[in-house]
Amino acid sequence: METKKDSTEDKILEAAKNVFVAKGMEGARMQEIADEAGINKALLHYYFRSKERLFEAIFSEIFKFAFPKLSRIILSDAGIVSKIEQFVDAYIDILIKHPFIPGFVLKELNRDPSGLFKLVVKFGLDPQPVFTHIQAAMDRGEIKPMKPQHLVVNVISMCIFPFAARPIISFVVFKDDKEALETFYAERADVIKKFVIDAIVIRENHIDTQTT
Amino acid sequence: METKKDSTEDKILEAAKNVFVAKGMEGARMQEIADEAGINKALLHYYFRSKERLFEAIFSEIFKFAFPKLSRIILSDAGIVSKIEQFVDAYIDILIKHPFIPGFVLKELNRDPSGLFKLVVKFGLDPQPVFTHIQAAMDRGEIKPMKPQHLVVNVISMCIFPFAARPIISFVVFKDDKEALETFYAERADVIKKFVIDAIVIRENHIDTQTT
DNA sequence: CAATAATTTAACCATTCGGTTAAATTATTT
DNA sequence: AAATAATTTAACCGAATGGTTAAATTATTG
Repeated sequence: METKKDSTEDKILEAAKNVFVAKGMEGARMQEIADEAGINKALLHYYFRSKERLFEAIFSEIFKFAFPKLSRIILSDAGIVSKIEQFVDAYIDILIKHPFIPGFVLKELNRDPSGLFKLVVKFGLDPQPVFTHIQAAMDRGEIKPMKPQHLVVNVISMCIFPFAARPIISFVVFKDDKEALETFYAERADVIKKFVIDAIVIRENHIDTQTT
Repeated sequence: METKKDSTEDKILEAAKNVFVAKGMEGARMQEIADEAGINKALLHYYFRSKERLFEAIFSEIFKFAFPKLSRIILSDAGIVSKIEQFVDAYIDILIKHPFIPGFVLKELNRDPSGLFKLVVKFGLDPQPVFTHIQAAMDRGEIKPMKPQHLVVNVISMCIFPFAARPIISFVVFKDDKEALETFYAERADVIKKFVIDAIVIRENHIDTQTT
């Protein structure tokens, strides 16, 4: 029974994902992908004509995999606080399951952003509705005033960065104590949610006068 | 009068820094470094025997450049809130002046962390005093309880990530509007400081005017 | 001036890597 | 069984790249 999981094409895609994510487009070797897939280089090119095609397939797949779940949350009609909570939960959940994605994406982003841009356009990703939604909540006095762009960047930063910087965090902060590191990541969602809410929610008995 | 700035060695180091930071260790080409320095490849190897040696020199220089300023702040005896404010100000200031460093460091971190680890050890970087200091402030009831590691990672995430993800932020959030992007980065320090303080400071029930 | 160091030129080597090709072999399908 | 598709083997090509070398040239210095 190897209808899907063990088909050669899927073995290649799986192997390519591992190698690309671990080494990036430039660092990945076609020979290594072939080895990891348990086939040879000729067959690799027999299925995917070039490295670039294979890479695009993987890159797009990774993006496609994470995007819809987050998009649904972002575009829902939940309140802003609830929406942020759902977003953080879903995002961290994805990242814990695929902790190498941030490093991979950032690497490729700084190498050649055009691929990511194409995907962004292709998926019609547009943050404007989010900004508008946040602004409306601010206008209603639910959360403190700040440029929505900063709020969004803050949340995303706290979600992604710890995974992108995983090796150095592991080494410097946790002295390579794996268990402590895993615990840390498992706590991230709750920590970020509380942190953000404490930072932005306006509490009733307190009139806050801030100057920007 | 070209005592320092125009010496061949410095021209090479300057060129190498530009190329390495822009393309990373693997993407950088010795020929390109030589071209950028206005010399030829033979002379490049005449000064720095190998690519690896040149890279280590640059990598170490970049680290050395940012570390002392931040270290002084971290190890000072200022209060925790003031310390965070100073740290964010200094960090963002460095990053605005050298916006490509985060992308470069993360790239190399995910390619081969050993170089960074060596530097961390060499500089004696140890976050334990910071954690202890934060914990003490929590015990005194100045800031809300949370694992110091999370607080530190939150602050650093919000500082670094926007620079590491600069291309995608520019494209998605600001539609490549350079002016808006620069404004955004110029606002980061104040935004982060306020965000963090609002998130962690325990306020006496109402009378409170925070100043920066 | 003479000796030494800095720099250029240009060819070259070894290796790596993406990609191709041709032929043979094995598995699948009709 | 015949035809077709999948897979292997193994050699090869061309380009890029890090690095070397030798010889000549120019600048610096003692």
